[in-house]
Amino acid sequence: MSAIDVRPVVNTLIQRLPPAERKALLARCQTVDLTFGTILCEAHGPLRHVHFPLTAFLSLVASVDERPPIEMGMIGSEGALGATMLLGVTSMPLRCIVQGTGQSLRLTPSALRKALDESPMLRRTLNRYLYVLMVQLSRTAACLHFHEIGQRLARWLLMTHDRAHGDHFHLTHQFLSEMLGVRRSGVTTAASVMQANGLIEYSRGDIHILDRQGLEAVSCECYRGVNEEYSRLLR
Amino acid sequence: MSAIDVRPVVNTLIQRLPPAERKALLARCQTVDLTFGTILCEAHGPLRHVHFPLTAFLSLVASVDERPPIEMGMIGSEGALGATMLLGVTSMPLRCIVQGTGQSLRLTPSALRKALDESPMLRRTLNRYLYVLMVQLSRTAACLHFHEIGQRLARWLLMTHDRAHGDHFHLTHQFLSEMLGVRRSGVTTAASVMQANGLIEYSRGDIHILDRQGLEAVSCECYRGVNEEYSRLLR
DNA sequence: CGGACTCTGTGCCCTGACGCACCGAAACCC
DNA sequence: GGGTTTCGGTGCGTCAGGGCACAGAGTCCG
Repeated sequence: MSAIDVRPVVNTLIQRLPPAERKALLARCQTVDLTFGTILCEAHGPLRHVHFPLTAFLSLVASVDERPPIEMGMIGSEGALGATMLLGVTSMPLRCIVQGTGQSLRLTPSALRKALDESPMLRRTLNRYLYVLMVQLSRTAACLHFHEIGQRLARWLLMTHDRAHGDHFHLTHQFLSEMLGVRRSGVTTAASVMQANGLIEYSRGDIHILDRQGLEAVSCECYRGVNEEYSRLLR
Repeated sequence: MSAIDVRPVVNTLIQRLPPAERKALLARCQTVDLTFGTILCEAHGPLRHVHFPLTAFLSLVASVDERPPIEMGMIGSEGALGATMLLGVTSMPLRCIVQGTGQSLRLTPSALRKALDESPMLRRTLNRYLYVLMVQLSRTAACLHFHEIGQRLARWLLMTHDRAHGDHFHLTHQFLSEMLGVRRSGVTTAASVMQANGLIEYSRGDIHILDRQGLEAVSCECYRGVNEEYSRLLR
């Protein structure tokens, strides 16, 4: 994060609120720093805080059997963790871990409940976001089953690129392989092809995105599909 | 369906309502016959009716690329189609088709809206059911990716058995292969093993469940996992 | 009764991915 | 500066499943 980064740091969902409701919600929030790897909630476990990520972004992962957790969805400044509270449960069906270090607005479940009581637009927004989350889950399910490593890696990099702030981020092949639910060497092979084609550049965990359009071309339709559904429902 | 079938035909979600609210909801419903293969709604398309299946049951399927649709979830008399209306959208992220011919209680979206206004317990129940649907989607995603045909076929048969009324139903290997997103001959192989082990019996699309416990033993944990989450949240 | 169709069993070849393992290079840490 | 750890490149054998195709048996229908 450079000192001259003047990009406005906001959360899209909060941004949609009319000024008065936005102000009221923000009054209940505190800004916190989240660091990579922190577990924000366990699958089906209690949700201690609701988060509206700013520069941070989160990963929803599922553990089955004894395998390392596999990613089902991502939450960045376009979304929120805790939309399920609209359903009267204070939990998530998936574990949520911090995938990108950065800042986030958080508030307690009870504070969110109060905010929801006061703000119809917040209810409406989180409702729709929850629907988008369902779209993301459905789409990811099909994607995991049908698409090949290369396509899925491209999709994953694009999703991360959208939520990370900058063209550069740090993640090893090992980490990627767990997110995608494949072998580490499978990632190495797919990433080598991308590097050879000038789409990315990496070394010891430092990845640079060189050609976004190129990545979009090799990624599966799932990337575009989920994004389109998001824009359709949340402007 | 035999003439001496005295099993009470009810929908579990409706059954949970206190008598007054239940009566009010039922007054808005009409009983309809659904036949196998009917498309109740397209993915992201308008939801013409809300359904509380009785003896019928439904399948949520996703189409990606040009492939035949693959199944993401099932809705029987334990659930409802249209819980997403709580999110202010009159659509589903997935196509919904009739998987088991039978009866269903249906009402229009606007009738459901009125019913929701009047019945807190209905809101609460559908809220929770929607959460269970998210659990089902997440779990299915991981299952599709990690588990083998045999395990998944067993899971599928069990889910169908729970929702069908009786130990016998009609479905070809071809149909099963599309639901599971695999080759037809892959189903044949897996089903032959089950038949050899006395778990099922089939011939030209007629399948009999012979040994439920045996099926549970060869199925993946996903079957139990989703059911447990359902009981935890909906008694 | 005969032809058309449906359903299942089976075989063949191919490929994407797995499991495992080893090695070299870079980075990190006393 | 030397040992240890981390990271990525590569290779090998194996396997589940895909694509395709054919054939036998049952079913349906004119």
